[in-house]
Amino acid sequence: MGTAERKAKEKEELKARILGAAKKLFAEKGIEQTTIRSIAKEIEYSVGTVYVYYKDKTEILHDLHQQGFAQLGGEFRALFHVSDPMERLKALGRIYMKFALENTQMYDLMFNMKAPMEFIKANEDHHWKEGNATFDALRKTVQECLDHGYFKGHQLEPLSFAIWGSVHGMCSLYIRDRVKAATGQEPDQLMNSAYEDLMFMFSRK
Amino acid sequence: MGTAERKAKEKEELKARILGAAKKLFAEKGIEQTTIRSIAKEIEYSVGTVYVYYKDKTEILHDLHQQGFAQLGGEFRALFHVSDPMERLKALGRIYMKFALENTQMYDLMFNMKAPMEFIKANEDHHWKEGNATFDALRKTVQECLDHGYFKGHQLEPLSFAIWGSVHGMCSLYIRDRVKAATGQEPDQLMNSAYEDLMFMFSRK
DNA sequence: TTGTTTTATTGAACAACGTTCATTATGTTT
DNA sequence: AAACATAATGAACGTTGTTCAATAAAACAA
Repeated sequence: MGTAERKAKEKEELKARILGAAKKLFAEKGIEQTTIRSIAKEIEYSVGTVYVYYKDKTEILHDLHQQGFAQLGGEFRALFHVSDPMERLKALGRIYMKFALENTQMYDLMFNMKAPMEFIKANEDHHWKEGNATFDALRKTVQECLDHGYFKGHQLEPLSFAIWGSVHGMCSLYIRDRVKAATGQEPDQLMNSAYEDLMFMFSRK
Repeated sequence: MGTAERKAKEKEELKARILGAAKKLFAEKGIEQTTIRSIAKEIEYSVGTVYVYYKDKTEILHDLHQQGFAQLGGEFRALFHVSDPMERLKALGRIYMKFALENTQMYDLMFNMKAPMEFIKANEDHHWKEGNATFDALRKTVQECLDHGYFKGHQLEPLSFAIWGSVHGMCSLYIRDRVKAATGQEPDQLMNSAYEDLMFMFSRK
């Protein structure tokens, strides 16, 4: 029957509106200021309604973190037309860093905050498919680099993780306000120079 | 007069007890469970008393983060008897990582959480002396490495930051539960292998 | 010792948070 | 039109960090 379908669609729509409001507030004010009440106010519904569509806040944050991975994943996929693996690796890192610096709150949610992982632990089968897919893109590229004679003597898995960790670390220190505070340098400039330094070392045959 | 001195000492003592209780709860239960009320309960004082000695929670967390840096700084200083700079660099990284994995909550506070930096911004002159001192130990060692012909063509400042970021990134991903979730590997083992991989690349002349 | 003043401690009360759930409103079906 | 099902509500609960008038304790002065 048609009513059931329409209702299902309406429910989907409202859920999407909730998520949209959360995303907006999240990007604008950060997670601290993104309360359930503020989300409800944004879409002009009551607090209770939010809880009809989302069982708790971690589920909202998990959905949000998925959107972030959808975006980053898309940008990653677009880079697979770069055939030279080392060039692609550098490009992947650049895009990753750009994403982090331009979407600090979202990056923080994806790679630093505990909420999404807690949701996965509690509701899904401990399997972080978004993280896996993204890491796969890196791993695949690193494997091709190995095949082309780069990273001689290194093993795929730890090497890939080390590369991920390296870029993530700089982004993380940036987002969590440690860069300027510790180095005294202009952060954005330092980030770029440091990234070049890293990639230079990585790309030595 | 003697009473004033004694009183000052007693105040110091109680403040230290508050911090000690905070440290204990913090290490045991994590920051989420370390509430002002739980600290007050631990030392058998009322909530109000805590606020006589600490103006707010960020100040407690800042003092705690200082203790962490005192410990890490001490371990760093002990490594300066290693004369070979590259050996020392490797040792510094190892100790840093060991500290992170063995004191996850404290490391998180020192390098990830916002509270200590917010306190510094609001109360001190924007100068993160703990971070500066620690970064200096790294920078000094990196400079000696440069003097010994390592890292040819790199600049001290961005290079040092890149190295810090690399190790921090792996620790951070570990602490924030992304390692196993994304790689599917046994985390501790992966951390060690990845660290070796990094240091191998760093130490190439 | 007694009265006065200063200092230390208290815990009820506040605002804001995530969350719940009986109640109300709306829409659908018979 | 009545009966039923679904959706939306917002007051209320338990916790959080934080404040502050009231109380207790200690120090000082006579």
